[in-house]
Amino acid sequence: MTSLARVPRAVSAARSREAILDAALELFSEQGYDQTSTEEVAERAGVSPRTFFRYFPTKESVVFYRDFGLMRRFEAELREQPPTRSDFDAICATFVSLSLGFDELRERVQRYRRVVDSSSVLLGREHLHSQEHAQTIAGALAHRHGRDAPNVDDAALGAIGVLLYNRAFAQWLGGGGAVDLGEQLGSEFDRVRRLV
Amino acid sequence: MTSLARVPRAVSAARSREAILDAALELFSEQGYDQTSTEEVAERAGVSPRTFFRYFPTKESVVFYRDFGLMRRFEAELREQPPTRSDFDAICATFVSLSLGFDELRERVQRYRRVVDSSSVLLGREHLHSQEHAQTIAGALAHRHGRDAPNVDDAALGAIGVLLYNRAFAQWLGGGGAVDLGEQLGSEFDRVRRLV
DNA sequence: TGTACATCAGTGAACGCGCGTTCACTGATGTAC
DNA sequence: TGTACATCAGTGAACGCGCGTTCACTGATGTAC
Repeated sequence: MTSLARVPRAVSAARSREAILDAALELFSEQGYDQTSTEEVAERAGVSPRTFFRYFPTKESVVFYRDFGLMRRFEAELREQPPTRSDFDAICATFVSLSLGFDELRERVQRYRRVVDSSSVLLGREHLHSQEHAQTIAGALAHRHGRDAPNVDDAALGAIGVLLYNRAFAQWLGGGGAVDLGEQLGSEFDRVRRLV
Repeated sequence: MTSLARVPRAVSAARSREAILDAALELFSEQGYDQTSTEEVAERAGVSPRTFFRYFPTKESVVFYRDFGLMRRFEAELREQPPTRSDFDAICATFVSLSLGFDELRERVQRYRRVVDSSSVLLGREHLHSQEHAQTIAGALAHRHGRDAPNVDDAALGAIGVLLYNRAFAQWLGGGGAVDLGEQLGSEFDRVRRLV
């Protein structure tokens, strides 16, 4: 005669949402996003197929529900950089400080990566996100120089910044925990300095 | 009493395929890829819905059917570059010579761009293509230095090369025909040299 | 503390839509003789 | 040049699958009194 506990509605809802999120990311990363149906996810989460769509408007939205929200702090963090630094160096340093404490998230991010890489729809969405990030950087650089809109140089640096960040990130994820994200960022930016 | 002409099978087939390709790219670029059904395409092409799948295994395959095939010539063209040039400069010069005569294709490529930009599935696929291109460049660089496999520097240069090429390309497409693709490439590569 | 009603989590069933497949057929073109 | 058969472009009809929506309901939790 257990389970006489009165469970608040908000708690039930949160549990279901979490269960769906967990089940989805697990299955997506095991079998691939396209090879997994929402019905399968619901089953593993222990809810009815219909309930999936009660919490998530689309299948895709589960994947991007957790926003690591790195870029929201970009502008503020860039402002901390000494004005003597070049834009390129400042971007690098900003990324480094934004990435502090990321090591704890490695496992989760790794799963997220596998999921996104498993489907071109998701890759496409992520590509759009990357473009937004590039614009965020460009905008922050514009402010850094007292302009109100980014110019072509800012845009180019934004795009390169994102590219290098993604490369460093990938190597960090693939490195079996041996590498530090901050150092990896430094070495990617250095590499470019050396090669161009 | 016309149309008594005996039409060779191969010709009928080619006509249908072309009609579907044309109709598809037209509709996709007007309404967006996701907002256009294969049935609509078939109708505009003047064939039955079923016939679409006779010529194209998937809806997506229509979009990527015409391969402008730029990268197939990359390795050969890079070999023409004097060894005194840095890898970065050599990549730029290679792109410039690969892009000669592209101006005639502007209209067609512009439509292709609109189509791809209209859907995240397509953006995702294109992203995968870009990664292949980056690897092609990396491989070519490795050969340039007598290595049999690309190292990390090669890979980074491949990624940056593709990025800059895409940026130059976008500006060429957006420039209303006023800019030259070769010059645009030069100025993008220069910009990076200056900014890092 | 108890009663009456409102709200909301969870579900079932049925449906629309679009991609892609399968089966079976027609009629024109190709080819062997 | 003509006949007999093989091939293949084109189609119709029906289907499976998965995403997402709509309608209508149950039963537990929340709240006003």
